Amino acid sequence: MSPRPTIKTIAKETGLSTATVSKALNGSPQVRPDTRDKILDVAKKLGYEMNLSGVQLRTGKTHQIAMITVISSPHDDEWGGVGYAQLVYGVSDVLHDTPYRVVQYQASSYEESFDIIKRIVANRKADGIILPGTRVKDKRVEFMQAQDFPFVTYGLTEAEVPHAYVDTHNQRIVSICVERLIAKGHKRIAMLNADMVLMYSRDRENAYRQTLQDAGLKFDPSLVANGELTPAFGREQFFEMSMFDDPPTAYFCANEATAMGVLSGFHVRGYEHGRDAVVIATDDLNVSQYFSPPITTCYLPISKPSQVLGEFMLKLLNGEAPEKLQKLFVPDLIERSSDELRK
Amino acid sequence: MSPRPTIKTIAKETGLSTATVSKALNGSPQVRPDTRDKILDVAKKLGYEMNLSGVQLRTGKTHQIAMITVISSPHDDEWGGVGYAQLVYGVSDVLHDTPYRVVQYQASSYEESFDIIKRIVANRKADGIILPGTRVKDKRVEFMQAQDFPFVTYGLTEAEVPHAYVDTHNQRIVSICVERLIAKGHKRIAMLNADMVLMYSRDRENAYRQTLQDAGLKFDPSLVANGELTPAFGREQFFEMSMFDDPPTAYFCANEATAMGVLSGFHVRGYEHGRDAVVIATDDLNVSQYFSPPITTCYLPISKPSQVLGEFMLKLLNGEAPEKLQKLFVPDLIERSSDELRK
DNA sequence: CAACTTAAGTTAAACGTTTATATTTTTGAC
DNA sequence: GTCAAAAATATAAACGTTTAACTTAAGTTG
Repeated sequence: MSPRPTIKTIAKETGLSTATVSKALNGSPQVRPDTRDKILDVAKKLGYEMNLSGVQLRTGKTHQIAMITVISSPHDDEWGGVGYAQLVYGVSDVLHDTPYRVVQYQASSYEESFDIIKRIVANRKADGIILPGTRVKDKRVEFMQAQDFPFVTYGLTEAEVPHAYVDTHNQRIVSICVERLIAKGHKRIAMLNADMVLMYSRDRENAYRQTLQDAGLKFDPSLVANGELTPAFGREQFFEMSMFDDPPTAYFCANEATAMGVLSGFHVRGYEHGRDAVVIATDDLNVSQYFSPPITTCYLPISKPSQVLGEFMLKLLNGEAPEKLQKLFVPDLIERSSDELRK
Repeated sequence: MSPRPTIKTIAKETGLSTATVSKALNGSPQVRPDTRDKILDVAKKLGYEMNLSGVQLRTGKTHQIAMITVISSPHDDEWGGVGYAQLVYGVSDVLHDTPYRVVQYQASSYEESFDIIKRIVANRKADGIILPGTRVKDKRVEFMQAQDFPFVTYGLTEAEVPHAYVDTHNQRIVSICVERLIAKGHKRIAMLNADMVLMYSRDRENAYRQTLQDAGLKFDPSLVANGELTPAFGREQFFEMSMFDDPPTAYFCANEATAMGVLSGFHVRGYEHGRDAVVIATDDLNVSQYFSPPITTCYLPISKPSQVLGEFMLKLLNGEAPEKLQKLFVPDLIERSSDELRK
């Protein structure tokens, strides 16, 4: 087994210097076309593949994209990471034919994720960072901006300076879903939402209030719950709210896991969907079509934003301006239930 | 902003040579304890963190663990990667306080995954490989063994030479579940299983046949289905099998996604769980407790095997023998339904 | 106390790249 | 043909680390 070829091998083989080889491989215009071809031929013949640590040492380029995920407790809640996971796949997919790889950095809290980011930036452990789970005021975003470090968020923030982001159009989602419920005659609409430190939770709550107000309905804070979007959360909240004197007739869930929890609560308490109450949700895994019963959702396959996340990252690394790299996706309403309460 | 400290900085600061600094940082015995302490102090004071590409260039150590995942089409089936995803989390978690990182390599077919592995090995792009989804005869495993490249599989193989692996005890799972169903009076038990090229599918089918035979029941090939373990697969198979003249009264599903699909089929066709048929499943996300109705499962939280996967990898890199690094987990039966058909 | 061993450090080279600078070759004008 | 300018290629240093080989100082032994 011969040792793996380096530019030195190619240089020896072609009788040229390593400098010329390097330039040829990087497509520099200062090497004659015919010599470039010769070099590329030999490189291919030898099965040459560049040594990333050599490049990295010299240029600082790591060819790594750090993906930060915050999971409070990976052991307790097995469903937890599912959403993030799909993100990783989409991004990996886009980077497939580039020299970039996705590297996973896992934090158990916001603070820890900030520390991790500081270390990545300080030690140039990656060329760029992908950050899901943005907060309204996000110190991490401010930090990366201050350090001029390339990053794309999945989610908006209230940053002074524009940054690259991808997100779903949360306001639209909420208005689509809540307006539908109102049109179907619902007056008591519960919203099971994520933690309010997250930007998208705040956006959704605002849109929820606005939509109610536009329809002349009163906002009732007891119908809004915030927490980790798990099935457990959905079920607990259903148990609580269904005991109210004037319980909700519709549950609007921020994801499928939560919706599944509410449906589970229905089953436990003998509720029937469409008779006692209905569930509607935001959906990115399209698994709600297999619920019993299938529920109406606002669906955006998570592969879409995650692909764009990867594309934006590549463009960012190519020097494109962050303010040009912003995209909001509008999900489709998928009607699977009438969502009208039968008398 | 001062440039990040290197061993040179530490050397200058302490008045020692870079060689001594390097040795001290690596805990070499040929440096006096007090000088070592001094060096470590200065290193901490400066916030020194080793430059991995420097190390890699010199030693060949990449500090990367490659995680190979095969997903036929990341776009179509959104549920697909969920299982793998949890694996990544568990492994990342174990490696958290080590210099190792998990790097995702995604393939769309067995062949492509083999190519990827060849490239990783040939170009030493990682220090070790974690390979889920093993086949009965797995060329990739043979290749890595021939190349003496460290790897741990999630799943068994029929390899000549022993290798490091983690897996669930598939035979036990099947006998636990199928014996239970038989004890509850079921005679027609369907098995919804993964593709037969996968080792665990074969093991499960063998155990299934054996358990039936031990109970004096006849094996009926039309009650066994193989395919991608998605909700869609579960539902389709239910639709087909429920039309048989002598349809199954129990569906044993190889994972939760498939079980969800069967339950969805129940709902569509007006089947009632416990009256018309029952569903039982292998479970690693513990989400089946939120199904409507919750079903009985053989549960092993995926965080467990994935943790051990990471631990085994670290031990392997520490020079431990692969044949010492083998573990089978036996799941717990979680009874959530009587699984007896009422008359 | 000479002769040797051991301990603790140092020096310098090497890993695979890129790139500023230097050198050689080619080109074009006269 | 000569000469300068332009184009193509070569030389060598640098990135941060480890490590074989070497040096020096300090013990140990008979």
